[in-house]
Amino acid sequence: MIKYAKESRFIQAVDCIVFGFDGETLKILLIQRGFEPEKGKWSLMGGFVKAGEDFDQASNRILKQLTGLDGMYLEQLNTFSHPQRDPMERTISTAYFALIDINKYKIQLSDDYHPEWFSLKRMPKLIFDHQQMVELALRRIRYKAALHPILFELLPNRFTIPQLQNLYESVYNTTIDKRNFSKRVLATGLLIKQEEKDKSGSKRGAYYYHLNMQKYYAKFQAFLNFIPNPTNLIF
Amino acid sequence: MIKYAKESRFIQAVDCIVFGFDGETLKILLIQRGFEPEKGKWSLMGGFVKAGEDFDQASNRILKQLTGLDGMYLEQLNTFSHPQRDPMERTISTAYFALIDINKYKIQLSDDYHPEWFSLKRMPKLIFDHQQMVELALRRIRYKAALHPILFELLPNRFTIPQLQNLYESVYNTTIDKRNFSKRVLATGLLIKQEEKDKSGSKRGAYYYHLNMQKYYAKFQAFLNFIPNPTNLIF
DNA sequence: TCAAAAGTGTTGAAAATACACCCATGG
DNA sequence: CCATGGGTGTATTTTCAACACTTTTGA
Repeated sequence: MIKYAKESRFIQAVDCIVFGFDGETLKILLIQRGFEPEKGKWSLMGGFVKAGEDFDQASNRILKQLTGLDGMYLEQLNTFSHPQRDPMERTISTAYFALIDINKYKIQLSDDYHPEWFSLKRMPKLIFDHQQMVELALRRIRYKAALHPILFELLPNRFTIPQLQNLYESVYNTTIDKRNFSKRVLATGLLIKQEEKDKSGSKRGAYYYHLNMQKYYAKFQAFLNFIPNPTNLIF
Repeated sequence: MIKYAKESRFIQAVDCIVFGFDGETLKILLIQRGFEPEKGKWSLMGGFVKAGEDFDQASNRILKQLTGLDGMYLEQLNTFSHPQRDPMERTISTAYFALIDINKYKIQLSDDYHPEWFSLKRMPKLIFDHQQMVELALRRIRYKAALHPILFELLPNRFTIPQLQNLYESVYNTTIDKRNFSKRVLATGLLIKQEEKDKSGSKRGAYYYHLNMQKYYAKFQAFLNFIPNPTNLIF
């Protein structure tokens, strides 16, 4: 077979920013890199792309391997191509961000590299340009979540409105009036009220809701104003 | 130097969707591919990434080479990685979209491959997955332009409000009430009225405006509602 | 003088915001 | 019985959408 004989060839990696929410703050999952260079340093979840797979497959494979989870929300973010971003050998990295229900995640017994959740404010230094990737992912998630209901991906199947509000407040590092917030989210028609209450957060208890999946898919692409004054969001 | 000896290596291309506006419809610039496979078929402007350059440099280099233009608006769109997207040899392609003032573009005398502008409705079949790239670029440009003033990149330094409205109407394939449109754009404070009029479009003539560049940069990231009912836009 | 495009204001509806009180209950 | 967090309604402001007539001037 004839090939593009003269062209350069590059190693291709994918790196995933995995977000989770513990009820208090937004967190990301990091691992200690298992090989040189920078072995033992904190890193995003990543790996090399293999010959026969596309990048979506590669990122799913790597996430499955490192978190044990399948089918999470996963979206391509950006491709980072600085020639010296990896000092060992030029490596192109395509970053993805993932949103998971932190409760579904269990430490994989087989993991040698000790993945850990870090809240964004107390993150260790990351290798290479991974810090940049995290910052871009954060901006993207803020941008997108202001207009589309992606943050539900971070919550368990049933959740309360105060939990949801905590999530939005911690993603945008702001506070929202609870009356206006609940009006806003209920107006979308995306939520179905359950009979049961979550009594863990208060004596009175807060009603559980779950997503109306049909409306969720139908409305996903519509612009929803989830955030008051969505200004200064950077794409 | 030690390297990642066992990993696969891939050819990396960049492909650029170049948008222009001729006053009537939104157009994209295509070339006839100069080498096998698919030699002579219509293609996006693309090329292979070289060993020492990052992708922004590569796309700028390729656009300079094919259009003669420097410093145009250029934004990374997505990386396409299907293993068989190029039948010759697996090639990863990172797509960029570019917005240029169509008047600044002159056919490069040195071009062997006859770039041509095509309106979106009368586009030829494109090679590989380039059609998909164009569709994604269109969705992205619609999404972004609904919230940020990127479409000014498609206009000459001075332009009239009817021209601007035509541009928005053709990007969104819709019509907008001209009273509401001019209120909307003037309310941004982004436009400075000139004394002179453009008499080419009408007997009465329409005032020229130009961008207040300071406000343009300051407000670029703010959410501006340029489009009524920005619903069904897909990111 | 008239056809063709440019320019401009008002009004009603809808959406967003600000804001305060009562409820339920476990300790 | 009271402290804590949950739940709800209203009045005001702001924004958006609908809509029609006058101006200019080259042909």
